[in-house]
Order: sequence, then C-alpha cells, then structure tokens
Amino acid sequence: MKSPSHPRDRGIPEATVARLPLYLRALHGMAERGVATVSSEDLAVAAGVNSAKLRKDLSHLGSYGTRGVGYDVEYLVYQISRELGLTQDWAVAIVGVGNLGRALAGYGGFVSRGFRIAAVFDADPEIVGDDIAGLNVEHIDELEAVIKRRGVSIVVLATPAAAAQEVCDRVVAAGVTSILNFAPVVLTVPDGVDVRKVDLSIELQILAFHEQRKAGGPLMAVDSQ
Amino acid sequence: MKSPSHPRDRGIPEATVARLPLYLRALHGMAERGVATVSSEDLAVAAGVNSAKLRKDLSHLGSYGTRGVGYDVEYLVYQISRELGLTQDWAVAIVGVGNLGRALAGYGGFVSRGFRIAAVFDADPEIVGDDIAGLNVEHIDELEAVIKRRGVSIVVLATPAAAAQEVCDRVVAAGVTSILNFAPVVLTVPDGVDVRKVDLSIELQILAFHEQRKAGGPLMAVDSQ
DNA sequence: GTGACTTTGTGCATCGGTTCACAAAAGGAT
DNA sequence: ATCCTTTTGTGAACCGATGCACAAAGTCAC
Repeated sequence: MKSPSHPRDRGIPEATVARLPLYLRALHGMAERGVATVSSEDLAVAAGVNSAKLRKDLSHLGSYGTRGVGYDVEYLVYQISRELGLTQDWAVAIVGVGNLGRALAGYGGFVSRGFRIAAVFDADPEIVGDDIAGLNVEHIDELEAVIKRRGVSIVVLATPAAAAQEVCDRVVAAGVTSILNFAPVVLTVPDGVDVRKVDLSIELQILAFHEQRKAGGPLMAVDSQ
Repeated sequence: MKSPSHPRDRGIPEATVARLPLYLRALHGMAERGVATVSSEDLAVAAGVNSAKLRKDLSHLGSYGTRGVGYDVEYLVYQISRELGLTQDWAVAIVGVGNLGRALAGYGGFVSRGFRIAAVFDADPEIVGDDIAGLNVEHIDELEAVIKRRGVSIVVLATPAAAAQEVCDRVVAAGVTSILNFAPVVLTVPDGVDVRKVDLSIELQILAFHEQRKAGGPLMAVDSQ
C-alpha cells in the first residue's frame, strides 16, 4: 500500500518555509490595495520568485487555490500566517543595547507581524534604566527571571561577539529554544535549540566577491536575492 | 578526451562563497591566538561546519593544504581574502539614516574587512549635515555625483520600503552593480546587478515557525545556522 | 630509506530543491 | 450540456550541494 497523496503532510521543506514570509508580505500589500484574488503568476512576480516554485510551495500547505481563478488573498494570508505561527503573538527579548540593539528595538517590522518586544537587556550600568523605544533597559542579571516571568520564547542576541556564547548558554538554560544571533560568532547549542544568524559583514563580503568577478572579466552576470 | 582535473577552475559554487567569510573569521581568530597551522577538522569545528565540506570548499580555490599537516593559517587567510576580493578596499555608501542606517554606519565589522564607508545619505533636511560615526550625512540629491566622485561600488539600502526601489534605480543608473538591501521590498534590477537582501522580520518568522512546531508536538529537533 | 601515521583532496552515492510541462479542475459562454 | 479558456497541483527530469569513505601524499621517527 502506498501513502495516498499528502494533502496536509507535516514536514514543509526548509526552503519553502524561508519563502512563506515573502509571500505573506506580498499578499499583505495586495490586501491593502483591495485585491481579492491573485494568480500564482502575479503573486510570484510580486514576491520575486518563479510561479512553479510558488505553486509547489503553497501546495505543501494544502490546496488553497481555485483552478482557473487563483488564490483568495485574505484566505491565503490567514493560512500562511497560521502555518508560520503568526496568529499567536510572540514575546521577544533583545540582549545588547548597542547601535544594533537600539535599531532592532525600534524596528517596526517586528511588531507588525505578531512579535512583541517584551524586554531589553544590557550589561552596562550606564545604559540600564534608559528608555529605548518605550522599553526600560534591564540589567543582564535579571535575564533568567524576566524571561520566565514574561514568557519570552525568542531571544535576539545583539551583544559583542565575546559575550554572545555566555548569554546564549544562559537563555538556553532558561528554556529558550529559538535564537536570532547578530554577533559574529558560531554559537554552540544543544539539540533542539534553533539558531539563525545574521552577519552583516558576510553579506558584504559575498557582494565583494561577485563585484570583483565583474571587474575582472565582464562575462558573468549574477542576480540573486 | 576528458578535462584534466580542474585545479583553479573558475566558477566557485555559490554555497562555497557564502561560507568563505565564515572560514576567514575563524582563521583570523586563530592567527590572533598565534596558531600557525590548522587541520580541516579543527577549522571546521571553529566555523561550525563539517570537515568534508570544508575541504571540498577549500579545494575549489586550489590545493593549499599539506597532507598529514593541515593548512597554514596565514597563507589560507591570504588566499581566501584574495578570492573574496578583500585585498582591495571597497568604498561603500549607506542610504537612509534611520535607526538601522545609523547602526550600520557605526558597525565595526565592516571596516575591519576592507570595507570603507565613503558616504551616508538621507532625504530628511533635518538630518543632512549631521555627523554619524564621523561621517557627514549628505543629501540624497548628491547621490549620483558623490557615488561617482568617490568611486562607490557597493550601496547599502536602509531606506523606508517605499523609497527603496527609486533609490535603487538611481544608484544602478549611476553605475553601481552591488546592492545590499535592508528594506522589506523585492527590488527589480537589470541583469548584471547583484542584490542581496537582509530582512530581519523574515528571520523571526522562520524562528516562529519552528518554535510553533516544537510546542505543538515535541518530536522534531532542528538546528541550522 | 622504510614503515607507521596523519590528513588532504576527491569520486561517488545521495538528498533536497528547482524547473518543466501537462493532466485535472474550475468557470464562463453559448 | 458541451466546449473553450484559464490556472492550479504535481509527476518527473534535472541540478547543485552534502557527506561518506578512501586512495594519494605528505611528515616523522628510526
């Protein structure tokens, strides 16, 4: 006996998960402009991907389109939001209030997607007590207590590189299993803890690599976003 | 007749390029600590990858290791730097001096890798003329002139979403072919222009997806960085 | 020089992801 | 009710990346 098609099979490919937020953003824009339904072709253009890929991605969530018509914008927004877990709100803590931490605390894109900044920490007594984007900066000593008290489940690390692993260990010990790391270090975490990293300097280095190629011999053209 | 092995074949896989900066960072750390040679195994651990992958990546640059010994740290730093184009310095411009633009302008990780912030632009007359991390904020009207005068070849977009495409068009028209985009929009660019995007909110959404899964049924463990 | 040991570089199997291309499904017109 | 048009959902081929496993190449001790 073979498995009889996988309509709502659990196990969405990682590459698909990474694109769902992109589709969601495009769909939100369309909803605002009053668009009621959209074809895979149009949505693909808006999201900057190819339409076959888009359809295959969406098919992993279920059959939410209508052949000959397209997808209902509102309904698709809801389905993707639910799949990504954005129908609940997430308490996020930011550790490290340097330039970057400050920028992240004030970044509107977080709040607008069901993420609520529940706490901001720093080790510097000069900074503790300051008001950053309406939040009181708390001392790193309070880390574990505040995380537990406010139900923080996602932590953003914006500390200096040297402090990142130690803070990481502490938040993991406090029960956090999702970390977004901006510090330029490789974090070591136990199984079951999910770390994503963003390294601004790596992105520039990749651009420099391609830029150098273009300058050297103009016979390659690259476009990836 | 078959092609007789590809020792310094041009055409390094994209996945490899994306990891080279990681290796470089680990190697810099080792050089500072006075380590002279390193095995693929040790370097792989420091960079958070598996050693077979590391060796295959390095083999794309050439045969820079010594069997039975490992890689010479200094030499490898040089080879990777050269390959990435970091032996020259790159003039970078930042457009948009909001929270994020400010943080980027002050980010030490750029300067330390051969990237020099050559200009900072904003449209707001209130901000133009301000001093950000030692740089004079210039008006966006000067964009094209300054880019050309100072030989800017990489532009970082930190503008509001609504302004990003227009600024992008202008910098491309001014001859820039490498763009790092922080605005949450899909940029349209001509062939030959390289765009990389960093979207902070997308990273959080991906974490939320996995976090939701963990909460729902604790039978999957993920770790990807 | 010989042999024991270490570590690289790579052939090969495998896997996940992308793209093509088309049958199946839905809607609208007559 | 039938035909024509549109667009989805997916099977299958393809492509790039990963990881195993080992031969080749080097070092070191004697």
